[in-house]
Amino acid sequence: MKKSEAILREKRLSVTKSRVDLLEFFIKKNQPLSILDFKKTKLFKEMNESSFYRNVIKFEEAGIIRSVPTANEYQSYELVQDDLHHHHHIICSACKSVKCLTECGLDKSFSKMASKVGYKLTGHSLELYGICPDCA
Amino acid sequence: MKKSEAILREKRLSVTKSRVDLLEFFIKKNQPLSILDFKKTKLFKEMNESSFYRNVIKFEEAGIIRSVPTANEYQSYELVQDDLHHHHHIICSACKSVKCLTECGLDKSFSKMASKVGYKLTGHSLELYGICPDCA
DNA sequence: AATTATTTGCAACTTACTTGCAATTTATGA
DNA sequence: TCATAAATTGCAAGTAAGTTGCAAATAATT
Repeated sequence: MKKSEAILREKRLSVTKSRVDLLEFFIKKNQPLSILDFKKTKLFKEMNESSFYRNVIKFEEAGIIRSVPTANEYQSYELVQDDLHHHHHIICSACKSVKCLTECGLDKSFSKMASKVGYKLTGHSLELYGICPDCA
Repeated sequence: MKKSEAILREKRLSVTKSRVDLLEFFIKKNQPLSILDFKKTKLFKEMNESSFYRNVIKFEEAGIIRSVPTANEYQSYELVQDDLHHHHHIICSACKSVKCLTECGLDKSFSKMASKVGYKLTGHSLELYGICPDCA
């Protein structure tokens, strides 16, 4: 059984070709992806655009993927991996490619920053921007 | 002379009612704002929506405002204040209101994180999420 | 295998934002 | 200060990412 199929079953989602293809794509790439990235694949030829969007919503609701901020107008998503800690991304200022950074240990200091203005911290989002090796 | 008018002249932008109204609104509020916020004001009644968008672009190009990430589908902008250092925002998870946090001293550790994956840091974006005093 | 529940493809729709153009307003400079 | 040039505005129509209704197809359940 494919890994994607196991995940779908575990999350009680019907196993369809569209979903398997889409989820395998996320698993294979293992980085934030938007519909733009998926449109480039041959898999997309066999899948309706609305199915893509509907399945992305289902995956997000099921906690399989999460949305991440982007440098363009297309929403990006990445796999939620339980064995991976909360982490951040670095986006190339030149080519806009996105890479995952290793674990983040910043919540403690952020809690302090939040409480200074009377907020109770529930989470944070951090994106670094830089020039990637290929563009340097 | 209004403060907004002085800014517009300094940036060599024509001084029009729309621009003065819009910029005064940013100055008065002094927090990230989207077209949603502006639509709530009576000023908006006298101003075309396309003027709002066009002037926001002009202001951004002139470095008067900058765009900030949002929790909804409307783009938000905030005043660029030279006397204010690079800083971040905290967004209420309940009411989605946005507040500015004080100065950020994180670039040094971020540079290290970036160089670990071979990137040269050019900037970063950080949003905290929490529950604001009003919603608590 | 038959029934029920879910998903898919398609086309039409929604909506934040953009754009072309003619009319109006603002800046320029004699 | 007034005529001219340049920029901005209002309006209506257009874009494009994402959504939705519905009937047909596929998957889950018994």
